[in-house]
Amino acid sequence: MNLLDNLNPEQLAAVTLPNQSALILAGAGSGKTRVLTTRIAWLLQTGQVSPAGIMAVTFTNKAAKEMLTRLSSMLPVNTRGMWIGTFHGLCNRLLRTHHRDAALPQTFQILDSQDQLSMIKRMLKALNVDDEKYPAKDLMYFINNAKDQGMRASSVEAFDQVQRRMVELYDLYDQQCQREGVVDFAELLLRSYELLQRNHPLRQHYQMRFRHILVDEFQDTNDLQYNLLKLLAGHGEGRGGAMFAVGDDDQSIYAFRGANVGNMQAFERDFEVKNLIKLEQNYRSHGHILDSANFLIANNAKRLGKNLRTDAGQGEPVRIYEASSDLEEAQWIIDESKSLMGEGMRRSEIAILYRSNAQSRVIEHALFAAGLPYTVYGGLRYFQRAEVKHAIAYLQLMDNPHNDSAFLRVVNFPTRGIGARSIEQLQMAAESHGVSLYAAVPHIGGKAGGSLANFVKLIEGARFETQQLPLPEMVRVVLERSTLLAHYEKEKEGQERIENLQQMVGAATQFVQEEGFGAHSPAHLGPPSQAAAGEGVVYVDGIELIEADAPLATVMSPLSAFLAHASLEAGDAQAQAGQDAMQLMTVHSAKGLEFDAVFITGLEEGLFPHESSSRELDGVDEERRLMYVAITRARRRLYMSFTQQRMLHGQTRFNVKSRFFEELPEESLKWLTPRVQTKWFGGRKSTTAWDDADFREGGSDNQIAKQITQRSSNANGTGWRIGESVSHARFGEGVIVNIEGGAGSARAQINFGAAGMKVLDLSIAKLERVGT
DNA sequence: TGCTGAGATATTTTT
DNA sequence: TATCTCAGCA
Repeated sequence: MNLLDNLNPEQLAAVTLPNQSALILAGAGSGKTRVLTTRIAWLLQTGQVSPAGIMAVTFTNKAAKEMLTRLSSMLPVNTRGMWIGTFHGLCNRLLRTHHRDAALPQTFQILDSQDQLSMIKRMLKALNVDDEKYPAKDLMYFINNAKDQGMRASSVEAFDQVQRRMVELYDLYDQQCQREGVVDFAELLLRSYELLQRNHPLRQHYQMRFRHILVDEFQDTNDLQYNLLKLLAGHGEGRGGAMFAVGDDDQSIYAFRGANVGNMQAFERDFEVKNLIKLEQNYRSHGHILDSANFLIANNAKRLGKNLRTDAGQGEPVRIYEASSDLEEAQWIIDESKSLMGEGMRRSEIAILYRSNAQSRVIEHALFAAGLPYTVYGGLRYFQRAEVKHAIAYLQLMDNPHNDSAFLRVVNFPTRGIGARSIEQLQMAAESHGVSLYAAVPHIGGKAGGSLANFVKLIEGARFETQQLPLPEMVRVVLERSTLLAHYEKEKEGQERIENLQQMVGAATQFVQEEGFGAHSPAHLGPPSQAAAGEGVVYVDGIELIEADAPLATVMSPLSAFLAHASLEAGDAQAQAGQDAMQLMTVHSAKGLEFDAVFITGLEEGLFPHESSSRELDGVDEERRLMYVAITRARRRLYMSFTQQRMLHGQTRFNVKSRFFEELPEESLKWLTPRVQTKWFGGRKSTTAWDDADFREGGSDNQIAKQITQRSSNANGTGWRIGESVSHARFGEGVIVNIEGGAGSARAQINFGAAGMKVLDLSIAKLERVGT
């Protein structure tokens, strides 16, 4: 079958573009990944480029893997020669290859965010920095932010005393990392950028090599990433390959971590992009769902402009439900889901989305009580589990003993009588000799020195013993010799931890196979000396280069590679053993996924859009894009819900419904609860769906009803009720949050959403009940 | 050395 | 409300 079969005209145009830079605006569900991979396959198949001339960058390992899988199903091609991976993965590879030029040890290790934070804490403590004034988290944010913008401490401008100090600390942090031979995530990119910028022949080499650079999710790139791409694409130097950027400005939801949508426009401008192709044909959702998405996102001002269309027909309308409380919202979700399942929908095809993780609890409780299996996305990943990190730390020390973070993590774990005082002594010795903790051990005498020396012996011994062993065997030995296994066997809750530790042997086996290391090659063995390797080595202007289609084994030992893998790919969160379960997740983590039915919950002012978004410039626009992402996850059924009251952080909050409802096309919506409703007040009357349920005696809803009653009935003789929707001539629609004072002189606190929170005198203010 | 209780603190997240 | 972190204690 031909590669180009079944592509629509726009997709076809994108796939077969000439060798020039191009921007592909790919809407949700428009076949973005397909275009990207088919483009690569087409370039290869038509002989326009060899595998080594391809570089494809993604943000997540999952996306990279997906690309590789699809590609190898299209073409019988050796994917090893291509550079396909995440920004961080590819930079790791670059830095290993050129570690000398990058001034790094070949066995440099990668700090994940946890490691980075603890390293900063340690440094602040050692320097006696006031942690009230300079919280470790703030400093970490400051450092990462600077790095993401390509700035070293020396080029950061400081405008006050605090910032000046932060800059100093940034510099000290970098020095410490250098001493230990570790790099953080942002450093991987910054180092690579600086290396290429500084080293002309090297840069030229890669510019000539990568004829085609393809970038996925371009709207999520930060400034440093964009500059790195510019460098590789030879922008402004008259050479280099073509950049093929795929992105969707409407799905830019990561500004908070430095992503800059502006890079899309910048790319158009900088590269004088003549090929802008919009993929607007959606293959995922029914019409009413797409109409809702299009209507909503049209409220954003700064857009490149795009409108999704579908051939699938209008389908079902979007169903909207107003619940009386978060508890009742959860109950409604369960009822609806059950009826969907009754129609034959699989549980795993139903997703429940929320803006923030805190919202999942109530839903989980209800699902659990109803006996419905569910999976919550985003928990602790495999390589982030404490016991696994401990084992990794032992391996790290064997590969690079100067990694102080690893040293401190396990020097006394499992306990071996090395207390805080010994560590303090050691830290002082290390400081005064300007060496790592490991190297400072011989300077410590006495009993403390003895235990420390024993620890060093343990590491050295393990290294010696495993010298000739392949990686999985080495892991096995380390688990034993570190006494980690023995330690957890003694613990009562240790069984799961032991299983996780033992899984590491399997993880190592799999890794060695997948990365093409010889199954029996010793884990410690560094890359063959480059001259001896012969094959794969090229010289450019007298500089020795390893051709990057040489296997990974040429640039790092199995052990170093495995450790990098553990930091760069945290591993999946524990998967629910293949069970067909409903999917719970934040809207952010739903990006890139799709489901037959989607519930978007908690659509209330303050929650979604989130209250903190109004403080940021264009914050609400980003929330709207988030909503856009949420809507476009649904194939056939879309539900939205909001509640009158919700328990959050131990407090009951009364919220107005989200402004986003006003931005949806009325004809695509179906209000399950009356749009304009008469509400219960004063003790009796009720016409809405929920209060019938609330005050029903007995029945399965009784417990919930009771709680609702406790929370919402607030007889106070004013004729008004907390939680009631009202309307005011000037402030618009609002919800009563609180009522103070008696019948004659009562004042009500009312949340008018966008118009803010007001306190109004009930005898003066002209309030109208929303509805009749 | 590990436990306990006070206190803070609570968008979103991948690498 | 629930979870995490840190200081102080047996």
